[in-house]
Amino acid sequence: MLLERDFARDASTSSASDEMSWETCTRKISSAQTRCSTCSLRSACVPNTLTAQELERFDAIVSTTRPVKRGEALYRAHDPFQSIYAVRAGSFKTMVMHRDGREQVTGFYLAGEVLGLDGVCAERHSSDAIALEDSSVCIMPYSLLESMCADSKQLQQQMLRTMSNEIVRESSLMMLLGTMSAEQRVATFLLNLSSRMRERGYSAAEFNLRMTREEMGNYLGMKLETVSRMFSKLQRDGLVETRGKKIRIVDPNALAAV
Amino acid sequence: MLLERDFARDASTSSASDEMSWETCTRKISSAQTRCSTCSLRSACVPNTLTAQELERFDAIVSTTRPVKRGEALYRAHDPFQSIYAVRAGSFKTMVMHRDGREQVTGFYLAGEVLGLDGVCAERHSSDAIALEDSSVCIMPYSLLESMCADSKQLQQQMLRTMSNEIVRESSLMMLLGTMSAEQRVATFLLNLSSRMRERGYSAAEFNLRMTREEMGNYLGMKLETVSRMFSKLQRDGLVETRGKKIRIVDPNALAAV
DNA sequence: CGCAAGGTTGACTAGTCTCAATCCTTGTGG
DNA sequence: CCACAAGGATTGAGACTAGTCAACCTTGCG
Repeated sequence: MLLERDFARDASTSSASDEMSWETCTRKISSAQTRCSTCSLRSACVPNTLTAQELERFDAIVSTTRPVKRGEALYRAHDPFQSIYAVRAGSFKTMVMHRDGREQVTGFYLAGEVLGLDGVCAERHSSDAIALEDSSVCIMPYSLLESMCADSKQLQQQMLRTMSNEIVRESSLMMLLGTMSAEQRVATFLLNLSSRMRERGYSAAEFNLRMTREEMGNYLGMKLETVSRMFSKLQRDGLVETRGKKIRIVDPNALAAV
Repeated sequence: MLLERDFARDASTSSASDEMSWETCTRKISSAQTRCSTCSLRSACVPNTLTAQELERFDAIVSTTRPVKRGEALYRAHDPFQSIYAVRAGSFKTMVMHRDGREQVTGFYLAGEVLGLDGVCAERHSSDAIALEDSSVCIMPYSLLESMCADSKQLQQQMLRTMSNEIVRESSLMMLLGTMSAEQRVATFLLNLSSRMRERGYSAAEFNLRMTREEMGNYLGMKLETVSRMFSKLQRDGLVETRGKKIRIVDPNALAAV
């Protein structure tokens, strides 16, 4: 069931009484289980080419985690850049804002994905990172990573690849924004999310969207009403079933062919 | 098609007579002046923090240049990734293509700028790089760069920064594609080019566009007719003067305020 | 000189946005 | 436990932006 899954990821949720348990729980996690070597997401964010020795050293670098509550910022544009982050639980959006207030969501990040690399070039972040739900991240202090890269060819390679991957990801988003119709954008977005859910061991066919229609719209370059209409259209055409934030992908092939 | 592409790789292509002079000319450049230490673009593409010794080693890595004629590909999507490139003379566009033929131009690269970083993550390029005019590049074999990075903290830092910078550049393009009107896109594009021309010591107010209206459109997410109309509108409003590929920016402030 | 490629402009159309009303879900406080 | 408030989602009608198709113009080059 979807709900069960949600609870599994995210030991706490919203309501007032759980507040404390969220804090407590996160602390527990971070002290109890902060070793990359035993983390279930390890293959997702640490190079699996590291030697046992390197892994140990890497573990030491990534010694702290940080909880970020829904709607809170992990970092903001212009914040001094100190660390990059791996999503440990929950999810984030990153966004850049224009002076006039228009915002563009530049990415959604799920468990195991790395964010914050935008800060390397100017030693300041150029985007905001906001938690879509109560989440936590592993903190990887950049200066330590940098020095370890000098010693570990594997890690250096991984860093460069991760960055390159972000470049490629952004190019395909540019393609989406520059060339696709609203319907195609939504279809592409859903398929992308779907495959990332599968990679994480969840159902690719049925999952919960963590973002609002407006956030999707800001990501896909359209208004929230248009997102909603496209969902309705895809549902009418029998490609998906939606109910609020729950989504079921009925016909992935047709979705890819939109 | 494939054949053409293959020939494009190879400097000895098409028609006879000026072929030779282009070749000869490039050879001359590449033997005479291929040292980064004396290159006028040095500050643009090499970290100026390298020691004399490191610079010498870097010079040895970047020992070859390659001419690319107008319209030819420096690399194509799916080509095995071997090197990154610094534009030595001329200019390039990079683009990603959808199966149905729609293409999105992901960047224009001027002298001193580095391209090819998209290939690091998958060891294959994910985009095409096409020369907008007869151009030449410095070839930086990635495996050599990578090993030198292990020894030179400065170079490693520069590599990571260059990548991060590309990530940031792409985010602002996403903002442009996702949130701006056609007129704003064109205005933003012109101002961006303008400041890059200034950085290179050219007039920021008056320069030649190296790309067609269609290429601009594919970059800015609109049709070539719309680009043309926006140019006409900006001219009517007295913000720019255009005549074919020549452009003069009359009122940069108004352009920024569009 | 003539052709081909690139650029401009106009008329019409399609797709997305805007504004507004209504519905649904979720969390809160009585 | 229920009622209500508030934020999020859906749907419709009309406006407007950019796309399409087509004609024509300009430029560079063989």
